[in-house]
Amino acid sequence: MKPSIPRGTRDFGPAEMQKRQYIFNILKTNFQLFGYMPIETPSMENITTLTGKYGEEGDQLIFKVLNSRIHESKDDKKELLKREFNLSLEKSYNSEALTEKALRYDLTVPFARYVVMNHHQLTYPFKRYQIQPVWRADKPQKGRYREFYQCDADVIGSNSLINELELIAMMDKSFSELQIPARIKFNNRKILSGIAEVLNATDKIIDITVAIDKLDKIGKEGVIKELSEKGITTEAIKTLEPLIDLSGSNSEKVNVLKQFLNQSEIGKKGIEEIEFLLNNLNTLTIKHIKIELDITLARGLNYYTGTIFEAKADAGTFTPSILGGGRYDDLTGIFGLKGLSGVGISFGVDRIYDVMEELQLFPKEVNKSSSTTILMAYFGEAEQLHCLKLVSQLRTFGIHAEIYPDVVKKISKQFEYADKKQIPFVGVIGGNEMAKNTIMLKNMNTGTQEEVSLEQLIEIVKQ
RNA sequence: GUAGGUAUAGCUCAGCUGGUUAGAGCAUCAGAUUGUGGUUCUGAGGGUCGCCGGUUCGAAUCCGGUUACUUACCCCA
Repeated sequence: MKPSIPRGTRDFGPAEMQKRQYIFNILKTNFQLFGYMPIETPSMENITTLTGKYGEEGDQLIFKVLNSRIHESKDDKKELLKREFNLSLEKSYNSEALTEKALRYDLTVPFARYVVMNHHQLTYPFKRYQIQPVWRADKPQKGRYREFYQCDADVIGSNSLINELELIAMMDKSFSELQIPARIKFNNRKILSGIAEVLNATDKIIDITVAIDKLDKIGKEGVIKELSEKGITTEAIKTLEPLIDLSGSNSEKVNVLKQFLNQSEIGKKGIEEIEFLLNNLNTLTIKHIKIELDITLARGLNYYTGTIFEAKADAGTFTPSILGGGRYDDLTGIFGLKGLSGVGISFGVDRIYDVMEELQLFPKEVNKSSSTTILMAYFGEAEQLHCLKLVSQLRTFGIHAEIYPDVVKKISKQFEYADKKQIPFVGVIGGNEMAKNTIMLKNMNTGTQEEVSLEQLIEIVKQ
């Protein structure tokens, strides 16, 4: 049988893992620096926890888990299962008889579920970070995986926009340390609601933002064409025109929006929030990222109600979205706990990895093929046990030491191993060394070697 | 869902308008070198040319189908 893994999933070898852990470590360190504490949730959630939170398209992408042991069901239940199965063949249909569990689609919804279940023992505002894989039944493409890691930081139980500012500061610090030139786009769902209100097209808000978002791809005429195809009236399109043309600095955009939304209460609230963020950005000493108001940013997830974020790399040819996030005023409400507003961001590690690979941003230190400093090599069985003793002594000094486990005919095999793993020192033990209680220490980079005592070896190797 | 592309050795790929026994580089193993790796040299092993069918005296090559992978659209991290 030819081995394979499901499409959209990947193995990570030691080379990839070092780079991945480099990213994880930076993010984790910053999360903790900003006061977030870790949690983990199960890979599987009850499917009812997940459905209805991600929009129509998102729900289709949830990985469902078939109920186990359905073949052991009683006969009358089997009849039900057959009916349910037939229904699910005809249309998108969710049957709890067939599948009551699903792999998590993101980390935010499980987090909200966790908060509700642990409400009584949490201290609010509750700040948590979470680094775990999520699954999406998407068609894999470049930068799109079916299993990928998200690194989320959320704070729940606070309405304050200070949280948004702190998140921006954390993005700046994180992307700065990863050396990724990043452009953060932000918007506010209240603005979008306001626009829909002004246009009298509350149900078309997604279509409108999707169309405007394509401006740089299909041009103004294309946008207008798409809008009318989606059933937006000519009059509404005309009203919308200043927004299609919207450009300039963040404050110029705000001025246009103010005019546009002056009849919409929710729109005005959105502007107020955006202005607060823009006016206070300077207190954050943002030094790395670019921040840009983008009213076409919509984001598919249903639960966002306020600020929304998205980040892309601002260099190279491969620039997928590498971070997303926003404020959700009532995600916990669905689970029965009202009045808890939350806001958070999610770093997409796998795409960050791809971007960093393209821009060659990984430092040399994370490209080592081994962390071992010295390999103890030997000629025969007697020397082997002596080496075993030596490596354990070396390790008490914190020296990363390995012993080649198999007695081989030629010692060159052991040198080859050290060479391939880029181990800088090899200590050779033969009859002579055993008798004199010394070690022949070879420096693999220079090719030179000298006979030394254990103490001398430790001195040399520790440098 | 829609539209392209690819499939040949463990890996990356050649293989011309169909013509004997399908090649290269890397990797692997052995030797040159019985106390020494990275360089060099010599040799060896390794393939149902994704699968099924068709055309033909003859198919890795042409045609049809199928599967897998991949890219773009949509949407997303």
